[in-house]
Amino acid sequence: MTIPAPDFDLEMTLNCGQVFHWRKYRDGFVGTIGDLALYAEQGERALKVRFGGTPKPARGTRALPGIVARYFSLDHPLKEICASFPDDPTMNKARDFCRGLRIIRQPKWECLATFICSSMKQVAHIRQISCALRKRYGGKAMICGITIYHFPAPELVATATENGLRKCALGYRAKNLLATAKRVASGEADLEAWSALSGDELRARLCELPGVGTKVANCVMLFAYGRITAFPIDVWIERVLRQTYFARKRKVTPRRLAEFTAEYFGPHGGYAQQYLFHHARSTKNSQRHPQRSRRTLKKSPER
DNA sequence: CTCCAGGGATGAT
DNA sequence: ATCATCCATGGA
Repeated sequence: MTIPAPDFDLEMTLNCGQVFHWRKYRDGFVGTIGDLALYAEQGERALKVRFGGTPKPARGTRALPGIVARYFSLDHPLKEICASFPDDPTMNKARDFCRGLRIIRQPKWECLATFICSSMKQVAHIRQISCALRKRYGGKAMICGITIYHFPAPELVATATENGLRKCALGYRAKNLLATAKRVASGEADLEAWSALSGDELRARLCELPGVGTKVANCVMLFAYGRITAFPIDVWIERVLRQTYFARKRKVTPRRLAEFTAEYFGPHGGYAQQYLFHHARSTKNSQRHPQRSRRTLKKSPER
């Protein structure tokens, strides 16, 4: 099946650090969208997809393109969004580099759980945790003859033990994930109903969950609730912001950074953030690392 | 405000 | 083969 997808780069979108379970396969990727299993491949201004799953998708084949288009946010006016970014050298480089990158709409629980696991972890490690959770607790599906796993529902994770979760390399995050799963499974935390909340209220609700602070809450708002104004500040973004917009200013508090980003990057700040993030990470080896020790710096070859 | 647990991958030596 | 570095939350 072919789905029209102008201004879309599948590889960029899946590898920019917003989602962690897609696996390279042949000329495309295999993964899940909720309870759908699929293969997706970049085409000319289009997405070529193949659906799998056991049993066959229950809903009509007619509904499937819409589900894929919604997941990849093909409805976002990407040209307008990019045009709204501030015009400065750093932002312009990131915008050119990340052409076709879209902020996707992930299932809320899956996104929340994954980002609770992401704390103090690097992207490569988050991938492993996400896949281990799926393999141990999630349901199986087949696509293109290979086995993949769905993300386990909150009810399933809630019945796990902390030790079982620790076997998925969660470390101290196991306790937080378990506690949050119980709140979501019991209905005490109603992730779907929270869609109706304002940004500030939604962030406050999310931050009440164990293992969720401002950064994780903003990631969930951006990647699952479609709040494209949300601006998660991790170490990468903080580095970019400080170097680019606060050069040789001391004492820039997190509060100050948050106020600046909301004002400077505007209503599509989340997009700007992801572009800056992905560009900084992708070019890390061609830049001098600012926090390398003096000893390392002296010995390393000039480049 | 500061300090620090936590743990596995990743990269340098 | 060792050693340093990366990372967010939450509690002291």
